[in-house]
Amino acid sequence: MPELPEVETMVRGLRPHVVGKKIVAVEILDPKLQNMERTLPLPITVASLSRRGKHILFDFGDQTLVLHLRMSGRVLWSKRRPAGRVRLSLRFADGTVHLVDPRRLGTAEVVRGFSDGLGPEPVGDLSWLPPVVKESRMLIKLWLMDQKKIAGIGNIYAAEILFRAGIAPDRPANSLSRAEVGRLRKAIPAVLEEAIACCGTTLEDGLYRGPNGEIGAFACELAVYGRAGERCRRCGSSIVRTVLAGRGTYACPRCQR
DNA sequence: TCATCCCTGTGG
DNA sequence: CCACAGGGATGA
Repeated sequence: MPELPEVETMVRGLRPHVVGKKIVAVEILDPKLQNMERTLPLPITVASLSRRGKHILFDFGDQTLVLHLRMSGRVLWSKRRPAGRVRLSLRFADGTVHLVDPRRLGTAEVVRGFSDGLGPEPVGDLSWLPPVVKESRMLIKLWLMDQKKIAGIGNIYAAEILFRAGIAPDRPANSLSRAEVGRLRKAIPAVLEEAIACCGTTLEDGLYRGPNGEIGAFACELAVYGRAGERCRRCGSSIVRTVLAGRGTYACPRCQR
């Protein structure tokens, strides 16, 4: 579920509660997570909390707790155990971080040194992007969602970025013109930064919330995602849903070529 | 580059 | 009942 803006929202919301604070107890409530190989020596102080792609990193200095929320996970801060399927709890003196994950696809592991195969972050300077995109024969939407190419973009934001750039999702990456790659390069950080400013996207199911219960207001800004059959806000055409690599794919057939 | 699987929940 | 869901590893 959560993509970069949602994970970023969770990390920002959690930071003041956990950085410099001690975890006094860890509770693993889902046997699937027993492969949190190493056990943390408790109590242990959180040196910093950060995001890399869609991963959440609790840094303890020599060890790192890495969470990945996959489709349905979220983290929240509360004094008491929340409703829903809690899989992991990190208890601090004045509250607890809960990993809630109804589909149980999320992962948690303790590692020494987080070495990932992730591509660069999709914010900031993207001058590296045009040459790399022009080299790939992947469909552009799948390229955007490939974490090894660029880290943090998922199904919602791939659709929104491509709408913003005016590019059809099923175009091979190496078929994009110079101008199109230029628009893509600008659209990626623009869409993600707007979404972060909105605290992400809470869909109608309400599954995603920020760690303190915030609603992700970017749902109101979605131009194409989840809008099959509705009017394009720019040209009035009907938004079309297709399937690419098994994922629902939304686009305006007129604005995106 | 794909289908499939991992899981569970929801909605048609 | 079946289709589908903010992700990603795997194997053909």
